[in-house]
Amino acid sequence: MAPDLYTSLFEKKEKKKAGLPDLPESGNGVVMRFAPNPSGPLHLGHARAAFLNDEYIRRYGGRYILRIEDTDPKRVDPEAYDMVREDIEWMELSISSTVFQSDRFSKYYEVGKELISNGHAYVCRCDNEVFKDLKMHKAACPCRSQSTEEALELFDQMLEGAFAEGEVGVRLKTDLSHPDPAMRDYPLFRVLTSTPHQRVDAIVYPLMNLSVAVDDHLLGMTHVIRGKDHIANTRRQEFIFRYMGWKPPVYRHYGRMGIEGVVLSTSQMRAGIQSGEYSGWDDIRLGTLRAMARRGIKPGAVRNAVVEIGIGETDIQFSWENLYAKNKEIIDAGADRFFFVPDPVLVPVSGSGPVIAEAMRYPGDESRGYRSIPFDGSVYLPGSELASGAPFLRLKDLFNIRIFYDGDNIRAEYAGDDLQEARSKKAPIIQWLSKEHAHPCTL
RNA sequence: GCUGAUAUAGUGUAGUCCGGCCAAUCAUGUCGGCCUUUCACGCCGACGACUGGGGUUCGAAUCCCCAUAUCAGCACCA
Repeated sequence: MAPDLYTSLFEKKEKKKAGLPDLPESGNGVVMRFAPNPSGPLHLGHARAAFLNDEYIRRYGGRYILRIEDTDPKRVDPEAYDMVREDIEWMELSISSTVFQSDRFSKYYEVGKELISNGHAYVCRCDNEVFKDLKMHKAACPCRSQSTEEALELFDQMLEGAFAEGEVGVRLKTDLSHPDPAMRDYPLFRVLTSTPHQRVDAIVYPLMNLSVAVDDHLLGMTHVIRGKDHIANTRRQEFIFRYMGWKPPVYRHYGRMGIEGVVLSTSQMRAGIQSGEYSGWDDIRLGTLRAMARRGIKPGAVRNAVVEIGIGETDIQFSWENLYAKNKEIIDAGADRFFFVPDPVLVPVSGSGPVIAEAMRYPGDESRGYRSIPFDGSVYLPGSELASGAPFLRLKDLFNIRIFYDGDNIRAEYAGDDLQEARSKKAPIIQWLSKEHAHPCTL
């Protein structure tokens, strides 16, 4: 008998560790990135990507690169550069360095030329509709058969401005018979002259699949976490990695996230602001981080929420309920208490001169101190309490009162200071406000 | 139309890869209780889910097929 065999039967499964799942190939630290497009302020969707990456960098160590993806001048809002920076500061991300794609066009051109030189890309002058039709039928366009010399010459002409906007593009030769039409000979570069770029003087612009693949390689990304709307792009970018002989990063794609009742689309938000429907980017009906900050949400609450949501591929509709619960964990201990009287009714109280009530700022913790509430002869009481016809009440931190109902006429009279009496009579202890000390508010 | 992905309580989430220890985890929520000169926090308890249908198997949340629903891509956007 071999006792070793016996013990192996009782090996138990690895118990899972709390929080996010481990990433493969993370042993020597990771390099990850947060790559927003500066088209507006950051919103909850951005925060998910930003915090997930941040959490993994904190877990494994490494570098966190902020990459501003401003390769489409039509989608760049000059003010967004600052807004994005502010939002990132608010999130307290552990960013190691920042790069702007608009500073890196020469690198994109270099890789573009190399792809062309190796016969992996060509300059296409077909009409869009014509190309689309050919693509859907798995057919090559005439440009695809051009020689590399010809293609390089055409690319140089593009860079020199020989072509008008919309007239040409550079396409990657992928696989025209690929079952997924989205993979077939997708574009790498375009000519764009109608909208000047804020930060770079260019005629030829890289498209995201080229610029992202180049930068993910050049900046040494080990892992990329992004939304599943990029799944197709990941597969497209893998063609570039393969053609260039680069090792691709480990990819993870999480599902789409919404939060009930708010708009997360930057373009929809912008339209709403322009039409006057929203007061600005921080309108609390929007899902921007600045709007959430106005709601009193702390960045740590958003972080904890998105980490708990994790990197699942399921589309979710998150609820404010859960986010507020996370927020309460953070702010409750630091929040002083005040009295609140819903549906207030002013009731005169006879039998007591002016006194000043002392209420603890944070019940249960005397070190937080007291606040003073002067009683001046009448108090606001909650309408629901009076509607119940309660005859005897304890005004918290003040005294007991007896209530007299005479139709709509309600008055009260002082009925002693004894808390024990109130308790023995099971009198409700209620929050109150004095007339001069109250501030109207809406919840 | 083509391609791909996802489907666990009101909400979010674990378990799915490697079927049995899952009469399904945790949080949030709702309700009740305790604590407390209110509210909250904290503590205790209750409620509440494997999308549907076939199949494989002694056994299916887990594997296979079909259906349904949702999402994404098929842009000279990111």
